[in-house]
Amino acid sequence: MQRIYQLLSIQVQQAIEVAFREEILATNISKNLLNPQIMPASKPEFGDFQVNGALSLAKLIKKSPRQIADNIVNQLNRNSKFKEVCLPPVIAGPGFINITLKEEYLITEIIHRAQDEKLGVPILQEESSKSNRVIVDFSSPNIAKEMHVGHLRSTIIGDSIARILEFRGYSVLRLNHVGDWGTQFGMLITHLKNVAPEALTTANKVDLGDLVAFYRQAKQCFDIDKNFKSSSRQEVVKLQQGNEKSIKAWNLLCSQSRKEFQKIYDLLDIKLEERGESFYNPFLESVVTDLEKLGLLVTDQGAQCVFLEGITGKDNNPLPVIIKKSDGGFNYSTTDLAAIRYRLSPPPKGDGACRVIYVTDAGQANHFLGVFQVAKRAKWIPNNCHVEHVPFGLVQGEDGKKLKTRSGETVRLIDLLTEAINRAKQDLINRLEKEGRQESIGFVEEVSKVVGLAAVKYADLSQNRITNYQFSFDRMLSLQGNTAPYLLYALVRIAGINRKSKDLLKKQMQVRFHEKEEWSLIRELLKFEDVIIQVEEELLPNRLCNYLFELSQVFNRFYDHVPVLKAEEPFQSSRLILCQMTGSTLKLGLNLLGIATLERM
RNA sequence: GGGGUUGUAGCUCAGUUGGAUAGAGCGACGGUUUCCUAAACCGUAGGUCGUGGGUUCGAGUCCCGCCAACCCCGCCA
Repeated sequence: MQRIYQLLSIQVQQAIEVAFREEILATNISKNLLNPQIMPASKPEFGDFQVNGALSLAKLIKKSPRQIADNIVNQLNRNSKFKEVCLPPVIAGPGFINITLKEEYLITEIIHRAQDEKLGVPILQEESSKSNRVIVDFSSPNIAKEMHVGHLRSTIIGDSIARILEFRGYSVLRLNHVGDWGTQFGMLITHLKNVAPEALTTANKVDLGDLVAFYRQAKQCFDIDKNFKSSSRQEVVKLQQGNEKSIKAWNLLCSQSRKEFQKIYDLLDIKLEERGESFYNPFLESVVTDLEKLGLLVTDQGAQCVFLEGITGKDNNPLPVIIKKSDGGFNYSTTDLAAIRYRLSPPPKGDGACRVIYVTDAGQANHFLGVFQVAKRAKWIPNNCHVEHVPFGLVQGEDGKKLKTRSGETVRLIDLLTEAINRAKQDLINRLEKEGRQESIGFVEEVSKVVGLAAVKYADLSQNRITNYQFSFDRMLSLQGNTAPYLLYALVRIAGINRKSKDLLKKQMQVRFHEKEEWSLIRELLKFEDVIIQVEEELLPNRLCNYLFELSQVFNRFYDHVPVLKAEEPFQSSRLILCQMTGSTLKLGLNLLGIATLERM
């Protein structure tokens, strides 16, 4: 309820200023202390909004909070515009002012909302002065490795953030900063030369599973064998110098991995632009020389570093960010710095972004803190633009430890998703049997895929991303509680009503409500825009999940207590409007989480 | 040793720039189906918000100390 909130804020603020004009002039109180502190009511019985400002004004204006509240309310009661939309305000408790919107106003809003494709969410207008380009950097698997459970959260959370920003009207660039460069390739190429040279010259000779095995072997050789180590380093040098054969081999390895990644992205319905670390290669040297010119670079133990301000390590010495290694190689910090410059530079030499969001695990917080500080000191981040690390916690098993398979290995992402789908399928088959329903194989396949994937995504997103996240198939697929199936079911109920009401919804019908479940649902529906805006600012998709769950609960209460199809006019049409709005809100909300929906399940 | 994050009901978690009697879900217990998919709804029980101070009209929320868990800490990303 953005519009009414802003309107009320202004009106209450004005009421305060008028009511206490003399006191304000006498004591020279600064304006920001007169903030009405209006916010959504903490409980339904308090109405729609509450004004907390009277309490903090008590000290400034030597009066009791209730007296102050009384004066404010008197002013509001004289304001005809205020009276148009609100019932007379009520003073409660130590000095809160409770504001309740008039039913007529709620009806106008809900009708307005029903006609708005964006469901009331304000959409950004193109501003010529400021770039509205945002980069979301997420997923980021490593070439020659399989995507595993560690990539799950970045991929799901990043996608959802990107969707929400896109919806709000930003021009979002979704970047997959894949690990496609560095020592790992030297290792792998050296090893493949020995054991499977054809993989380096011919496409599709080895699949990703083999590559992963080869990579493991290569890593072992690298750690044990000195000769292997040095030839690996040479391979890296060749690669960096652009040696034709090396580049070809590298390309083959990358495309092999890319195919596997794409399968997972297709399954999860995630669109990403691949731009690996190698992309920034041409810009690495200038990062070093420019930092040098700025006088930020210090050579220490053979490595070129920038020492951080205010971040110390052992012995209270400043911690370094290594820009160039003692062997002349570059580091991931160097790549990240080059990436920041490129992303924030105007086209054609850059992306022209103004906000860059990095969705990576919380373990990298220190790294980003360092890199961002260096970028700031080098003045590579323009004013009004910002780079943000959006951290998330570990995926843990039900034992509270890092999620592993029974044999103690990392869980492949594809296995995890397949298992979720299979479990959803089994649940569905059991239920069909129990209810004596007959459904086609296609139906079962489709429903279990949607439910399984929705469950995985929703379980992840519905948790505050900063904390560690306990993964449990049983809980996420559970048919009760704050789960994807619960939300999907609410939508199925609405779809059921829609199927049977095709000709019932009449245009021009008078809209009327008289049940408390109807009003709760209306109020809940009108909160959607507030939630979206909040998520955009805080980048916490769990707030959206929370809202959708509450909306589903409120809807289910409505559904249980208020008949729709059997109601008389004008109530039937009025209720059908609420059903449709709930449906479109749930659908859009789930879509912004990257979750597909169903008509039947 | 330094830094970061976390600590809220038996379990998993919400908790908005500090605001009224701290909320959900699961699990437990008890109810509801002539009616739009009961994968639902209603009710009951369950809390010294890790701990000790401080700031204030008011603290789960802000500040300081302590305890515990996890993560990071120079040439991997």
